[in-house]
Amino acid sequence: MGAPKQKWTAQEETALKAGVLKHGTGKWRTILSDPEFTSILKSRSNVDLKDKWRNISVTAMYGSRKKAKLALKKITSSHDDDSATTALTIVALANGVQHISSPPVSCLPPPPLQPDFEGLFTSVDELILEAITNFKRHLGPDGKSILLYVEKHNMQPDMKRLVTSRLKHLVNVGTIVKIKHRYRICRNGAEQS
Amino acid sequence: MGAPKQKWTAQEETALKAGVLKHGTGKWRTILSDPEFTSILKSRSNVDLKDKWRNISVTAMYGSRKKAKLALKKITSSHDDDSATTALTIVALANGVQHISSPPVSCLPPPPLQPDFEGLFTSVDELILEAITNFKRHLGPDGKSILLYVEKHNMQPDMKRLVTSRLKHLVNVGTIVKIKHRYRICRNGAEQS
DNA sequence: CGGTAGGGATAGGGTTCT
DNA sequence: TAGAACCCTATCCCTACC
Repeated sequence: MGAPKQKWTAQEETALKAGVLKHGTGKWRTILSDPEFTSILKSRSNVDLKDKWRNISVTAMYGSRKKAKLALKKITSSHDDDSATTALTIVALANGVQHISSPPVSCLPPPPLQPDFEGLFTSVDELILEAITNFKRHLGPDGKSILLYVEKHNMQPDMKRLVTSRLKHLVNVGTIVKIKHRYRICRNGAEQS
Repeated sequence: MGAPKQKWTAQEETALKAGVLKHGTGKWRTILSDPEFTSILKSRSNVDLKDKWRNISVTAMYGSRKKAKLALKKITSSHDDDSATTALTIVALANGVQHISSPPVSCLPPPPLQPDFEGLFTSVDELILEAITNFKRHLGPDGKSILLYVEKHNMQPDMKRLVTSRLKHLVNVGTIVKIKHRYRICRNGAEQS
């Protein structure tokens, strides 16, 4: 339910490639922390970066991960060393940064950062700080407590009303039934009380 | 030559529905591994399960996947909560486990389902039904329990990751410090040793 | 414990068969 | 032509290993 799959935007991909060019592969956390990329990639984890890079590489080299696996199986039996090829591909891919982002120079001209999410994300930071500030105990909250706090305060303001309204609607259309203040899925379509 | 299109038997379909009822959607491998279903579904893969469930759901909801797509595309606005349900079908279908040979999904209201967009309302409905479905006791949850459930599960899809990521970032930039898994606002920007 | 690599699962778009 | 079964790959998750 939660995650409808967050597709990578061209901008994010560009940032990732630039990051690899700058810090090398396998430095996912470093790339993520680089102020040059951190804002663009703030909704991605280091593991996401790793996965995406794997996907990019493998696509460029073989067309797909599955084909890559098959191909690698064959290669292992022969003595072909494709590490050189791999390295070249990495550089080529990273170089692709230039074509993607802009024609001329510079590895990554800070493109007009689209501040779509800006509001949302900064508010998360605020909530995090709020969570820590408001925490009662001396030690401060752990990650879980912070998550709970953020979730709780980030929810729709009138979620209560919305839920109530939807409940009524679902009862009306017969999807669920309400019996003594409790709700059940409707088995047959007509079971009002 | 591999696969002459293996049609799903009623028994397999029943097992799938029971599996979804037991483990929830998206737990295809789990359902497949459940000793209760594994023998019946032994010639199906987890992806098969997923595909079949999609067919069942979408058929019940819209008549076909193609129509479903069109329908979803069409929707640009949907103010009132008059939108029909989408995911209630899931539960309804699962309920259908008990009487398989009957026409599919008798619970859905007649009116041509006015499909909603993949937005807020639908997901709230889903959550509501999920709340009821997952409720342990026999009677079903009351409004308050449902609200709690919805609030808890309505967080941003990757709010958890986002929060984790932002926490680390804030630690990195020295806004907060992490000590023994707990977080504190950093006083001056350097308080760690 | 934090980070990475790699295998594997899921979601959805797309394709083939009937 | 539609619907069911199946394929493909981007994304996401889990676990072993430093």
